[in-house]
Amino acid sequence: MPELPEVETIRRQLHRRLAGSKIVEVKVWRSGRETPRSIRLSAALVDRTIVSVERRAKLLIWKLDHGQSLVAHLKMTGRFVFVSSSHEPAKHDRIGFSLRRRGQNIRVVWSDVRQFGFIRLVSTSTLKKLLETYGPEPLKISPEKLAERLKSGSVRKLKSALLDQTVIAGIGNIYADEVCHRAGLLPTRRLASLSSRERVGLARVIQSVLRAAVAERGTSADDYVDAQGKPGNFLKFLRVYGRAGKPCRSCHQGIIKKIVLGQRGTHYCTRCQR
DNA sequence: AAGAAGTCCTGGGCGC
DNA sequence: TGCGCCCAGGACTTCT
Repeated sequence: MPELPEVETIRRQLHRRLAGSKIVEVKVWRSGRETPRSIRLSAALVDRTIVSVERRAKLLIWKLDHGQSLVAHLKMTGRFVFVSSSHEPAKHDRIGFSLRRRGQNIRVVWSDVRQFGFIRLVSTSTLKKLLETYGPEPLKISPEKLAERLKSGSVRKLKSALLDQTVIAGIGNIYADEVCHRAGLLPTRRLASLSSRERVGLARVIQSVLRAAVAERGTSADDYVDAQGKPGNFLKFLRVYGRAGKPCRSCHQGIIKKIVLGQRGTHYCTRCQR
């Protein structure tokens, strides 16, 4: 499932090829509950130039030259993939973008199997409001500031706080489990029970895990692929997620346990997480 | 007011 | 081979 590292990977690939390109044609093959209709989208996008492709939290933002932006959330199965000019829409392909830059034709397809994702056109002010609802970018603040975000006198569970996008933006189910494991903390720990030392350690782990995952172009645990259609390499570095019943990769003695926490599959080592 | 549970959706894996 | 069932989950909404 695309989280910060996966979305950042796609952002880089999209930005590299799309910045400065002009939208030539937009075809909506399949509209849906979260996919805009053809007419409105074409009218707003054709002949516009993409200034940049940015990321905030798990959102991808195509900044356009007239001030509007195309904002997409991949949720579970959303994808932006580069395709050849002869590409025929597959079953779950929803929108095809044809662009042109320096005499070259570029085609990008938006597809989404489970239709949880969304893609919408927003004004500058709407975008600003939307982005204000998110907590800070974990890789853009100091570990100390990050640790402060996890300071709370509440009985809230650690994993629930990590998944809360208003606390910290960009962490999803996989990295929440991986972070807890590397920090040696049980996902069920109450925030109030964390010492300041544990919080700073946790903040450093959040940053190192996310940085390492970005460097490996994300994790393909389910069906994530980047904009080149390639899986991410971080799967082989996972220590707990999807490893229920297997031995812990850190202590080699504990067995990874899976529980449900906040309706999410949650994995941890009973031996090295406390 | 926090936290639990329901909601959207489809493909894949399972048992029979 | 195929049917029915259950599971995966981001984030919003609704209930307790």
